[in-house]
Amino acid sequence: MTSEPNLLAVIQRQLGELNKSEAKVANAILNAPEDATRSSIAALAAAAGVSEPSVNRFCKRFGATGFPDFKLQLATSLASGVKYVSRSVEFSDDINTFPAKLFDNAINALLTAKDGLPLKAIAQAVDQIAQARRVYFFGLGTSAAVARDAEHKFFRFNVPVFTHEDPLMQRMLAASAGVGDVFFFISHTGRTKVLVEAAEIARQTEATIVSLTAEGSPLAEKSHCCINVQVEEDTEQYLPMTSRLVQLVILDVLAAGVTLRRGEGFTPHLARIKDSLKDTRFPTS
Amino acid sequence: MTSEPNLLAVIQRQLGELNKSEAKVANAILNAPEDATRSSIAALAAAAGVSEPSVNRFCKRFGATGFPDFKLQLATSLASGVKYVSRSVEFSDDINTFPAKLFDNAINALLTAKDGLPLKAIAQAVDQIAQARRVYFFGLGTSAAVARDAEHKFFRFNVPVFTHEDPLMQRMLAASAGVGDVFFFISHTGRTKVLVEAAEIARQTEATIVSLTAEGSPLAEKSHCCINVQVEEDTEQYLPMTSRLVQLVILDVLAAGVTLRRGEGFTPHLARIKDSLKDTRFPTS
DNA sequence: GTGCATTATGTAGTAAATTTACAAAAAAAC
DNA sequence: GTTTTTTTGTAAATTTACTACATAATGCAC
Repeated sequence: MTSEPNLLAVIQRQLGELNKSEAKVANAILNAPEDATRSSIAALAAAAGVSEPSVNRFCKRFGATGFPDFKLQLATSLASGVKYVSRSVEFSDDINTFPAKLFDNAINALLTAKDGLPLKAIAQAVDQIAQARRVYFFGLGTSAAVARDAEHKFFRFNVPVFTHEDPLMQRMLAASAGVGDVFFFISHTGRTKVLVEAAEIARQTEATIVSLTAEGSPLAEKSHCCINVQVEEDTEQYLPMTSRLVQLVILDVLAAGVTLRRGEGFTPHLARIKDSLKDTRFPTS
Repeated sequence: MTSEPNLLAVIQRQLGELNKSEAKVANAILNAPEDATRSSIAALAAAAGVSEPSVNRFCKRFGATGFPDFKLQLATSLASGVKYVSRSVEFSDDINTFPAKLFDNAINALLTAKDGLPLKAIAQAVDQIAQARRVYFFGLGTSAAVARDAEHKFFRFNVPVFTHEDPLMQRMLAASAGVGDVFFFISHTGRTKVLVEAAEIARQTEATIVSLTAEGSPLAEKSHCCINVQVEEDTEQYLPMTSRLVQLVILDVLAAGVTLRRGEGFTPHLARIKDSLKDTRFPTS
């Protein structure tokens, strides 16, 4: 019983794969979702211009047991307050609107990414990292911060992790790579020249190239394993926001994957790392 | 259409003023509110040990037009309140389950945070940053990566931004602060000694202390303006994940706030920064 | 306490809504 | 152009919710 947090987004996304009358129902619901939660099946069927059983079939297609159950899920989804279209911030926005918009966008990006997770690539990447002799996380700009975050996460697994923001260091380290080394490149566009060049250099060694980037990009093509993320970044926004969040969560996923790989016996090790911080904090009152 | 934010609380409150069978219905609903939203009127009547019209009268008493409408309101109320339970990763999880769990947790954290956004503090922080002569972002551990990310965001506003991960640098910079300097401290716990000490030092100057941390923590107490985030981090997880995401989105919110402050005339400046990266990328095919 | 009035609750019937089974129509494949 | 498959609608069956009314319970006066 996975109650979808954003049913409208799911409907929107599947719109293309629906047949004619189901699409009519979908549009009727997307146009007036609030109304749909209060309508009877007859009313909705009339609004969509289809028969009642068509509406019923539509509901079942989206995982509901029937029309009432669907209405319930829809109402729940609407109540959670996430709007399904990404909402750009306008200059007319004030403190009451724009923070919520940004949160909605972030939530939406995660929802979308969750639906299209490249599980195979993720499993591969976990394998590579778990066995690696050394792992280098390379990114530039915003992705450098993501790489830094990855370092903070992965050192916990006794894997020697390295991060460098300097492209020259990245090149040199790539050139000196060998078997067992994993180069993990992070880039939203996958087109940053110096990063792609570093990947190219690393590729000529025995090292493994893993990348977290856009599908079909130059960087993806240089990689043995590419975790491609689908996020349509609002390019008008000037600040990349959502892609970075998705990248971070995917790195969390990879870290969790490695933990699971290490097995239950590994938890004391993680606990010891955590405990090491105890004396750096003021005790909780 | 006053959709009560917390219908269950209203029912609870009026429990004393209800007559016998209505009270039975109330208890049945309070005991299993989720079930109630999925039950038919007959099922709920049976569960409460009363007749169907009693349930119907109960619904009308609480402002609904009938049973279906009541169920809708209840579902809405439940959805906006408790949200979803966070799901911890187990060692028995495989690639098909744990990535989705982590995404769900992340989404949840953002949903929860969105509901409890401290808008006043955010507005204050935007004011401070927008007018600042210099802004220092200080964090340690995972929060250092967040601070680094903040630097990448805020330099775009012509505000001199600085980040330092070295606690000694943080202390010294704090000591040398003056009017117009903003110290922005990032810490999930708000109890990291060296960071709190740096805040204390900065507090003795004319600088403004802003913090993104837990309410009531030692760090929060040293701050002129504290943006407190409510995230219950799964402490068994050993890796802090969700709090960091929320911090990042809040920094996005602050950045957006500063952009809005700068006004429409500022967009060319942002566009110029973006364009400066054009030649570093391979063109889109 | 008894009878009357008022309120509370349940019964039964009715209307409405939803679902199922099946048939007609449309689309796709051969 | 026919057959097969898929899609859609019709009509009947079933479930669900509501209304009107009857009965039971409660409160109050005497």
